Amino acid sequence: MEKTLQNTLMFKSFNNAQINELAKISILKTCDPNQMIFFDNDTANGFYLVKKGKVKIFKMSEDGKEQILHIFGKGEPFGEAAVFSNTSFPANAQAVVKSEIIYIPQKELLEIFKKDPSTAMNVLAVLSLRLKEFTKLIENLTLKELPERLALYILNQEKVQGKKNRVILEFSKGQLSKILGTTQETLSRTLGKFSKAKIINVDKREIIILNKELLSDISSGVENLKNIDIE
Amino acid sequence: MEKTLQNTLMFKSFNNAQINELAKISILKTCDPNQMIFFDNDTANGFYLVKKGKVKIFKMSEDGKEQILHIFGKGEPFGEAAVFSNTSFPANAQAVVKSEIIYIPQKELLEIFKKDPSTAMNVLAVLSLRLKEFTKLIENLTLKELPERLALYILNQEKVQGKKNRVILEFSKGQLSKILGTTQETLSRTLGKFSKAKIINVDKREIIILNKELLSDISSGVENLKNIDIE
DNA sequence: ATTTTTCTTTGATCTGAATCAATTTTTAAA
DNA sequence: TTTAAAAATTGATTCAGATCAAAGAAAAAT
Repeated sequence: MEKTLQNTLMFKSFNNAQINELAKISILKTCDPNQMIFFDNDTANGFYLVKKGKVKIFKMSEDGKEQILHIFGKGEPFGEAAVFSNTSFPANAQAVVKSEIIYIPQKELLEIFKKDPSTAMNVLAVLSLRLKEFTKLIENLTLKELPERLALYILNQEKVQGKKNRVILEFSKGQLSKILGTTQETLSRTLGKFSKAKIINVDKREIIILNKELLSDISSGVENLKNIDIE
Repeated sequence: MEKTLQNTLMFKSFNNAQINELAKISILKTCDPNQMIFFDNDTANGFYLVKKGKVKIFKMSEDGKEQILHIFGKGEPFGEAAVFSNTSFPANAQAVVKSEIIYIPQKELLEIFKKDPSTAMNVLAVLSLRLKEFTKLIENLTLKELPERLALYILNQEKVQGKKNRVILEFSKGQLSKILGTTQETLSRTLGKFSKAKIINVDKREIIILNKELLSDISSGVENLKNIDIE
């Protein structure tokens, strides 16, 4: 657990003594796939860190439609904003796969901050980055069409995964559709169009980029799927 | 200026000496209506506080479509996230009306925080709340339809403005449409439908709520505009 | 292996909202 | 005032993407 704590952006500046103290108040939890961690509007008495696995943060509408805000992996904190504004969780959290998470109770955490307030600056950085990501998400969802968002996603994943022209989808297409703010069917069709236009090749969860030029143009809105010959 | 600084959520815990010190490094700027304050992606060397007037934060697409993320008024800080994550501004900022803003340079601010790190906690609260608002915005834009969003907006404004069943729109309908994530035309039509259904009465910028029950049901998705007799 | 369950694709249709275009109304300026 | 400019409305049409429905493919369980 100490190692996980040390490797977070939030606590990276902690020395061994601090990490140990933090570890003492932290609680390790194991989550089955699809297990809910907290619900939208739950009172927040602490926050979490992903030690292993994947946790999705999402909003849900009355009629069951779901928008994923973020999927967090190893080392990433979630639910932290609620702790510092002393409010309830602003969304749902659910384990995507079997996961281990570290729970850090609010009360003890605030005492640590009181003792060593400079660490609050680390958290500021985390929250700022999160805010920036949300800004991007809003931009994507409201100002870009699906082919653009999908192209962006694929190109970004290629960069993150580091294999040239090759992306392995980290989630099911159903999950991905909810990240991209669309439905399974529409995502399937759009992937189909990309394939027909020989921009990518999709085989199960593997995507091979065949025409990065064009994919890139679509991602920036320069090129439009409907201008491209598909037959 | 000292008074404005003192009345912010960010610096409310500062004592007189601290406020004076802050005031010394702050720079007052006057903005004409529509004057740009910063652009998306500009390097951030400081952040701002609204002393007077209104400032909108927005994203813009290639083809000129605009999504407003927030409109800030008196006492509210903006552009602060970029300072703490040491990145560029994540969106554009523009004065809506003639405004006065206070600019606080990053370097000096960070020194203040170094001297008195507990004040960083205030900023944490501000960022957390902002994050929560964005979560709400994403939810509204992706999981709710326009009539729902509009009803929510009207009811929320009624609460904020404190006049029973009466709302004065604080922005032009063009601006409002961009807050609600739609177009002028569609907003006009939806307001028209609300009026025809005798839910509200619109006269220029004044809205009178005639049927709060129904407006409330629409805002929660319980009731749907198309189920309502309009003739 | 074979069954069951879950995920994905494909087709047909529908719909909320955007776009294009033209007025009309309101506000500001001369 | 009258005129000019900006904001808002209204109509006609288009369109991206959702929904409904069914079949097909993978993955998991027995």
